[in-house]
Amino acid sequence: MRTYTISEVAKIMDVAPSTLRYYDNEGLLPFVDRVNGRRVFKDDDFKGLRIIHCLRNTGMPVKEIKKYIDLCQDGDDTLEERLQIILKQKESILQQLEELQTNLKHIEFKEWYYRTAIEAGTAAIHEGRPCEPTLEPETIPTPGNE
Amino acid sequence: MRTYTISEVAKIMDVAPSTLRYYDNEGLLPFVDRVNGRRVFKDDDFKGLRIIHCLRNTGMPVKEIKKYIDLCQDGDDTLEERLQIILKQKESILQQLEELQTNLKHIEFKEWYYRTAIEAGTAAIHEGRPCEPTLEPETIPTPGNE
DNA sequence: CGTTGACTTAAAGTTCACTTTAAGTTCTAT
DNA sequence: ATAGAACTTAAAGTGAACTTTAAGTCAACG
Repeated sequence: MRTYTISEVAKIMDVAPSTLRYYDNEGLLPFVDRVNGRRVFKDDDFKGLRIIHCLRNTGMPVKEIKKYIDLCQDGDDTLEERLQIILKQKESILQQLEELQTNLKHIEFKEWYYRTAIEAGTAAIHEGRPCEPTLEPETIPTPGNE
Repeated sequence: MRTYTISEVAKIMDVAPSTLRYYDNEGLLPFVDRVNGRRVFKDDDFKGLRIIHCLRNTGMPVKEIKKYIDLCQDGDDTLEERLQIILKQKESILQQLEELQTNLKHIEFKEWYYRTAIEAGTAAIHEGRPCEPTLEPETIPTPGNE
């Protein structure tokens, strides 16, 4: 079974080697072997690296990822607890998706706003609203009707 | 036309008053009036506040938002440039959505992984892959076939 | 066998986006 | 008129996630 140096792993995962060392310092990589002090990564380690990458990408703080990794090291007794963490993160991702969609709508409104303004030669055509095709999205409550 | 104090605006926008002062310091709120040194927000200002909120939520750094706001202050000559910024941000959001979907897939795989492991009483049933229902997602290139 | 490049650590430095503090001013209510 | 709440600024502080630095160790090549 082949092995990988830290810089090979860094290239494959598209992160800096210093990031991997930082993660290791923070206890995220307890599964990585050492030979003469050097980190030696094996194929199987990429499973851990990929879930770490996924959790970070979706906003989980390094310290919470550490808790999850610690549980992974503790064997079958922690399966339920690990599932709960995964389910919580899934909910977080679903909410992030919803918020992103809302913000996308707002940006698409702005796209329409500028396209029509450019066509008209002035943004003044948008004075005295409401106007087409959708009203300015309310990402956040509009004032005036508390 | 009614007006709002900084803390009223903060409550409506669900941010800290200090955040609004910080944004103002960074030049994001040139449209906000002052009376005796106090910031006085008007209904119209919420348009700006909402787009700032939207751009921040979707990852645009404060300094880039400032550039956009500056352009907004410069009138119709900058409509095209503002459209380009909006289009770039739209692309960024679409990419974020794609990445989130990929990560959601990975998390859902883990959910399945833990549910089946819990049912079996051990994660050992997942040794010697590949296995159902989907393989471990490749958020990032898998090693071994460079 | 020595030089070169890649690795190691611990500690300090950086960046970003706020938040807090301290000292002072103004508005609101009694 | 005065107390207290809410505002003001400039500057310092915070926390997260890295990144850089400095000093040193190890391994592969000619």
